[in-house]
Amino acid sequence: MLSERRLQVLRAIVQDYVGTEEPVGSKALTERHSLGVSPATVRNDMAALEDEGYIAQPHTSAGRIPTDKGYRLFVDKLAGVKPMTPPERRAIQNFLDGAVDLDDVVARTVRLLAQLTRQVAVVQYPSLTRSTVRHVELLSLAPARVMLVLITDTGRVEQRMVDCPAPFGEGSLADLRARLNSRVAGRRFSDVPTLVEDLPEAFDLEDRGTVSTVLSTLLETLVEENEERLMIGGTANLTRFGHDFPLTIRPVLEALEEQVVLLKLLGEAGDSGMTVRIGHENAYEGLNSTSVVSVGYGSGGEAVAKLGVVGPTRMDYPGTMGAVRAVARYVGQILAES
Amino acid sequence: MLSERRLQVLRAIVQDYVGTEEPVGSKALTERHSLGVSPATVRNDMAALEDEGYIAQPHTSAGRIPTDKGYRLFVDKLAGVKPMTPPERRAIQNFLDGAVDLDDVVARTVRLLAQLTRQVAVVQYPSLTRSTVRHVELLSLAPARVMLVLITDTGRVEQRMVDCPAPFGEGSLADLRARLNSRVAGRRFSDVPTLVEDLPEAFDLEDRGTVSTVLSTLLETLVEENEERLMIGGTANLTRFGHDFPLTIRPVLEALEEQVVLLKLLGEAGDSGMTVRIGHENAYEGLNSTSVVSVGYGSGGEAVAKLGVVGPTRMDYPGTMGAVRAVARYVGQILAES
DNA sequence: GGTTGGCACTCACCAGCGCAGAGTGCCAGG
DNA sequence: CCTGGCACTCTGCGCTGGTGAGTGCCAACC
Repeated sequence: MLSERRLQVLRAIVQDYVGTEEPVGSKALTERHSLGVSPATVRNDMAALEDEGYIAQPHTSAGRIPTDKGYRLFVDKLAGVKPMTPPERRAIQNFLDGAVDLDDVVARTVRLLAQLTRQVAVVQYPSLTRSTVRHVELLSLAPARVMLVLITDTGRVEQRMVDCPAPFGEGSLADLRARLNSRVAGRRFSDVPTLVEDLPEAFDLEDRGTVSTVLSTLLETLVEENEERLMIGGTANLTRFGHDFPLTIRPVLEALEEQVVLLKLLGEAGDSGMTVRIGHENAYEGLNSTSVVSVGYGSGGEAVAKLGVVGPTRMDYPGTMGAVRAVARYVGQILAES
Repeated sequence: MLSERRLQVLRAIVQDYVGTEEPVGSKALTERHSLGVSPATVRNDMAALEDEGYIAQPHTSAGRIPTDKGYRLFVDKLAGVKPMTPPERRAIQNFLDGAVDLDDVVARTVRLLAQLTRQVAVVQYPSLTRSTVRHVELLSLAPARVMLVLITDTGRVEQRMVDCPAPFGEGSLADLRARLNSRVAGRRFSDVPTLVEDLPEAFDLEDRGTVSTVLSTLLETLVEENEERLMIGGTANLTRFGHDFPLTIRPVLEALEEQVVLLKLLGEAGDSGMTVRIGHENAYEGLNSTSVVSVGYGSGGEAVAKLGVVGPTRMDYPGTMGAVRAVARYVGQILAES
């Protein structure tokens, strides 16, 4: 078990390193923080911290930098979440309030997060399966061609073309629309499959195949893999990564292009509360030198999706966590209002 | 006027520099291209080309590199568009054919372009105003709340919430929907404003305000600024920019984040045919060290939007232009089919 | 006049050197 | 257990000289 002072030393190292981006030595530490002990003592503490794997030195006779394990301890025990200041809160709210539709909400959120944290922001669209149905619309665009439109209570709209095996009989489409909505409106999307299971039976034999086609398209759009969407922004902040960034930035950009990777990343994070993945804790190799701070957001008590930021392991954790949490809270509010 | 051989020398310089990324000297030139003259002669030609501003040397006693003006001449006079090979064409078509909706088409196009050109790809969604109306749908989500859904012949779907001043009267919504569609279906979006101008007059006084509200929201979504969307991809290719890229990459990433800038960029390009903007020809400062190759695409003869790539001025112009043109052609086909 | 080989010149690049400075580990004394 | 002192280890930096690619110019040649 580490003594109180050693923890303080670790905290000081993390703070200084995050600020200066340079390995921090014992002398500089005592000068910038009033630890009440001499550099020599700090050196001993540092040696102990290094033995335990919390810090490391890039080369002999250089200062120390925190390891992933060191950041982990810092985040878990040594630092809290820095709350946003009232002006910041107001700014967030004002900025998000101007959105006209869900795309706009998500786009603004990404921008905001990127700006506040000065890092790369990732925002997932509200998951279909975890939302409730507001309305299902069927539009006949051509005799045997129907457009299916799903509208969630979070304002998300998803549409899909359906090529029917045969034209709909007179009035059947309206009939289907009415029956469908009376069954699923207000229910959760995840319950839709069971709710519509026996729907074709209510129709004449001639329409039954067509109805099934429409329903199976509906179910397809609800499959986890297809329905997830996300938006990223603030990639320009990657240039602040560090001196050696040409090497680091490449895999990160690649990871950001792979929506699958990002979705997995956010998905892995715990469902409630904020999750911080530091360096090698990230399963995806390309993100081994980054940390991911993510949190769920939702209109009610339950999370409908996640958002977060990706930045260098050397990041201001308390500030980033504060920003992420605050933004998630306000986005949730906005969604509840719409 | 430059002699034929000098043009050949310029072409050789561009080709070599694009390949090697290093300033090319007179000796290397004669070795790699059979110009039939000695290095000394080439040196004289180079001096002439430099006087004219087509090439420059980074420092005395280094080889020459093309200037923006040099690339311009190369693109205009010295190189054609390299057509895609049949296998490449098939691959493009196969890849695009799998798309399920417009979002998917655009996403796949971006991926494809980025991969083919190994550069950053930008694809604009089909412009609303330049498409024709397939259908306008009005959904009553709450007594005084209507969702407006616009569907274009290119498959684009845009939705907007409308908060009405008063609830719609019984049947009025259906009435409005019918009247609206009979007027605008099959017409161009740009004509919609005049087509619906006198529509409120057809309604009872009590509904007239509500109808106007809906219509004005409809018109708002058609305002140029709001209706443009685009998708980018292949940003990881920015890392291939060159040795000095930390400096160059930053402003480029920033530009890519600013949709307004990108839209302007694509907008400036000529409406028909391919446009190549080289280095300083780009109005936006951050893109001064990049070239933009863009072209319109559309389902019929007319372009409904543009797509293109952003890369270093030192790029393989013939190949890039070939890929951009081919992709645009196939996207147009896909859109026409849907 | 255009082309060519020769030649002197200019730099960027690289390796080697030495020096200063920051930081460490260790030890003896408080 | 803390502290000051001390020897040691590296990195980073500036300087130096050598090498080589590439140039510009010139006189000769076709």
